[in-house]
Amino acid sequence: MLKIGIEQEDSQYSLRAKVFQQLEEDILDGKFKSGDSLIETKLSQELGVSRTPIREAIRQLELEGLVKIVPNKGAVVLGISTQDIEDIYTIRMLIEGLAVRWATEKINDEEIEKLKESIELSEFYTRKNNMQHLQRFDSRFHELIYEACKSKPLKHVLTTFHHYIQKARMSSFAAPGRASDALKEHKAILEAMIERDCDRAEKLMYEHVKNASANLIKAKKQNQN
Amino acid sequence: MLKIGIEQEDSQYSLRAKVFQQLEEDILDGKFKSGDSLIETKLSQELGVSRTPIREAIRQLELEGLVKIVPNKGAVVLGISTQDIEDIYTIRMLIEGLAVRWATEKINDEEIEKLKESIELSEFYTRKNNMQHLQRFDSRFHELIYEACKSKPLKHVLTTFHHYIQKARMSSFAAPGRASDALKEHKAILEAMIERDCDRAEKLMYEHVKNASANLIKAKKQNQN
DNA sequence: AATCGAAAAATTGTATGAATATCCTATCTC
DNA sequence: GAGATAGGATATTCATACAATTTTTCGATT
Repeated sequence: MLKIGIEQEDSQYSLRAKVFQQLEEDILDGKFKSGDSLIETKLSQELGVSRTPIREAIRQLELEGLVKIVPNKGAVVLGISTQDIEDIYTIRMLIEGLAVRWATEKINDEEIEKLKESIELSEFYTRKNNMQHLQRFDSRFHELIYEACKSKPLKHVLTTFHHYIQKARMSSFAAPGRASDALKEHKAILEAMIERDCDRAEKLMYEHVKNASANLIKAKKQNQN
Repeated sequence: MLKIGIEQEDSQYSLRAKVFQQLEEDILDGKFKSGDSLIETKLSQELGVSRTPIREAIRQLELEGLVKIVPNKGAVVLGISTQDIEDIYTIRMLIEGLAVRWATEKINDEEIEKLKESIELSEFYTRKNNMQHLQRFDSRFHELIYEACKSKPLKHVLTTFHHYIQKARMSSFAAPGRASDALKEHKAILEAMIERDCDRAEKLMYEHVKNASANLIKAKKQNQN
């Protein structure tokens, strides 16, 4: 098994983190719909833990904007609408280019190696047509750049957004040819980064997000028909 | 007393919210420095509440990126550096224009009235030279626009950032002439919005944030000398 | 004197109990 | 019959108790 430096999920350490992940996934996947209310006792029975970790996880979801807490009444799911996802792509078009620009200015050899590795693995799984793993390393490419840009606020916002749109990305990859196009775009971006060409890297990333967004909207229209 | 529609702080309702606000403020104000560890029992004694609300607040701070939680070990303060604040201004230059563009497209009469009101109050306190209240309504102008852009993700990120840089803004206003310049810029932005001139509003907001950023950096340099 | 290790202290993680607020419903009044 | 109201049920909030883990202390051994 290839050893890669994907950051460990802290879910193995605390119930709270597990519950948080579970609830977040359930909301993003639509198992909890907007307007559903999260009852502590019910959840604690379903998940087999006490109310304490449940409460802490719900409080975190509130700060993520995924639920709304009304004092003394409880938490209702807000979820993410397709409009939210479109907005996120629009925002990413504006700032993900900045991230790759800063990353290009500040990246070190080790980080470049990791980027290369993520692209190699993406190629591997593209050929294998394994969408699950493909998305994983496609995601990793972006998150490595967020890390490499060395800006806490920029990394924070992009990571959060990236997390939100995971589900949308999945269906986006299903479009024929999109996966290999995205891979080509990633390669071009990395090439520009290695040549320390900030302008080109920024422009390429802008185009990449724009293409992904266009692809997503196209896929959405097709689903409606 | 003039009745204005500032959203209520929910701190009056729950201990957790109070603790969260307190800790957040202490971190942003620098009372807790980066690297400090937050001990639950110590905080619970100092604030006179049990550990439960403390824990919940700390978990929220983690999601805001203000503290880092190491499982079974505790929470350490991360805080906000001056570099973080500069980065936030750079990001805002890119996306706050988008917010005002969307707001211009979607704003209704009631929201325009609120913007007018916030500007009138800013004028009042500018003449009075009351910086505390001035900042309050300057902030309100921006937050009304975040609300009016009707995009949950955009509002979320800008509100968070705005919150982070409160302290920096305060010192920025102290620069002679900056407060009245900012007010003029706000007026121009609102005018463009009322005329439904998206392009102009967007450009003016970009310039506004750019000016604020430049002013901040200038003030920072002066403080160093 | 330095190091290792075990016991003790400190701290976090989880569960549960007590108090309070809200909601629902049945009953009463007009 | 419609609306108000009281009371029980339900859920949240906060506190506390207990468990698990980490850190510190301190003494024994090399």
